[in-house]
Formats: sequence, structure tokens, C-alpha cells
Amino acid sequence: MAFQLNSPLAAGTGFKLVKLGEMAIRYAENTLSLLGIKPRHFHVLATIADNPEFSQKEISTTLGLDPNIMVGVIDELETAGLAIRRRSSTDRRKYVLEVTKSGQTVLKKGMSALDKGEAEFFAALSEEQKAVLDTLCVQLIQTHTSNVD
Amino acid sequence: MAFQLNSPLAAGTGFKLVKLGEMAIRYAENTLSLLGIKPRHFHVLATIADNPEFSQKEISTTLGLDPNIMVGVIDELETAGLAIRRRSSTDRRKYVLEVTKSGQTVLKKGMSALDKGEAEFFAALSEEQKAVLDTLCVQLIQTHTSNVD
DNA sequence: TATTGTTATACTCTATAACTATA
DNA sequence: TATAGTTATAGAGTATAACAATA
Repeated sequence: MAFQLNSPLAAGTGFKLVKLGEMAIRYAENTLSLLGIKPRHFHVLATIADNPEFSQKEISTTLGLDPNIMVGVIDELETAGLAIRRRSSTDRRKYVLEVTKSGQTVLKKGMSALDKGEAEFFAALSEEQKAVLDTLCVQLIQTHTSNVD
Repeated sequence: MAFQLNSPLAAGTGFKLVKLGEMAIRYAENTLSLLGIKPRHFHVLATIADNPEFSQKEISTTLGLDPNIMVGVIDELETAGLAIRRRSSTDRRKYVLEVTKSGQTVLKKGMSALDKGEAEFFAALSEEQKAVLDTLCVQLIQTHTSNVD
């Protein structure tokens, strides 16, 4: 997947951010593929683990995913035996999501794989450079989103 | 499209790059939509303008696009009256692509719109900060691609 | 009436391979 | 036999709206 960085359009920093974003997500996909899980599914699983009482709706708003997307993701997490749905006892419209034992294992392995992957992806930068990059990213993200914690 | 930046996964710099890349491409889409053209089509058009003798194949390798994708893009550029195909006189398998008068106008307007859009997108950063960000991006891109000019 | 989760649908994008015409 | 461009097809992802069950 070669491309020019010196063409008029590609010279912009915006273009570079787009390409880097694509590279980063591909890197995460490869890293997690060893565990048989995709970044989105892993992220949902992690969110369930962090918020034991969340409904599908709450997870979808937390992650900025459409509720109709959540259905398939949770379906696949259930099929893979990583999470389960239980009806909420207080509001029977809702599901309460739960990470299974096996899901916890995948989470733990995935987190450490992602840590390792991130270290590799940014290996060309010094600790200080990476910190600068992180700060600049946060600054830009916050100016372009109304609703980020 | 809200999302959390403080969840374990989102804390990584890689995640932030992915989100920023998505924001940047959406910004470019909005910027160019006023001219009725998509980023990819605009990029192809700009590449044709920069390389008057390029075939579809050469453009597709230059931009890292699959040749089968090029067909539709050039079709749409032709339908919109922005570019035209001429058979190469030396090799009749090839097309030589050409930007029309109208295509040149769109290119000019689009370039200045993108310049303005980029200035807005990075408005939160100082000139120096933006330069640092650009350098860090180039460094990372080059370590992860074998074939970038 | 409003909300949670689900389903249906249509649209875009992508990846693969097969095809044609030329070389 | 190889190459440029094209076509066909199937898969993934997304966005919209409609629906059933529950509040």
C-alpha cells in the first residue's frame, strides 16, 4: 500500500493524520487477531468490564456506536462465549451485560498485547516525543468534539 | 459522535490517532462537498493534473488504489466533466488522462478550500506545534511503510 | 407516548478473480 | 505469455427507519 507524501494534497498534516490513523487501526487489528477478536468487539468487551451495570444503550452512547450495531457485536461476543446478556430485574426492556470468565482472560491477554503493540508502533519516537504527540492529539480532539471525557 | 478518552483502551495514543484520522477525513469531506467532489476523486484529479502522461495504472500505484477502484472514480470524473480519457497513441491498451477546463477550476477552488479547511482544523495549535506534529507524523509513517516518497 | 433492543433494507466500500483487447 | 483496463461478485460496514416489548 504505497503512496506519495510529497504530492500537493499529501503534503498537508491532515492527510498524514488520516494515513496514520489507518495504519494504527490496522496495527490493532493484527495485534488482536491472534486472540480472534476485532478492535470494536474488544472495546465493547472492555467497556462492559469497566461498567458492570451498563445496558446496551449505555455502552452504545459511551462508545459512539449506533444501537443497531451493538446488537451484532454483543451477539458475536455471546457466540464466542466472552459475554452474556441478562435481563435487568428493574427494567425488563434492558439487558445487563456481563463478561464471562473466558472473556476476562481474553481481556487480560488483549490488553497486554495492545500495550506491546503500542510500544512497537511508536518505537521510532522517544518517550518525550510520544508524550508530545499524545498531548497534541488530545488538544485537537477536544477542540473538535463537544462531548469527550 | 461522542466517546470516552479516559477508558483504558482510549487512553492510548494509537486510539487517538485513529479518532483524529477519522475527524480529519470527515473534515475534508465536508470541505470538498461544497464543490460536489469527494476526497478520493479530488486526489485522483490532482494526481492527473500533476502527471499529464500517467495511465490509470500509474495513478493507481501512485495513490495505492486498486486498479478496479480507479475505473469507477475516472468514470465519475468523466461524467462530472472534470477529466477525460484518451487512448494512448503508443500503447492502445492504455488511457492517457486529462483534466478538463472545468476540472482545473474545481482543482483550484478545492485546493484553496482545503488550505482554508486545514488552517481551521489545526487552529488550536500554534505554527510551531503544528510543525512538530507534522514531523512526528512523517517519522511514524516512514517507519511503517517501505515505499513512501 | 417514550424507550430498549431488534430487524429490515439499502447504500457504500472493498477485495478477489475472471474477462477483453492489446502488447 | 503478460499487461491495461474492465466487469462481476461477494463481503464488510454503515445509516435509516420501522417494529415488538416494556415502561
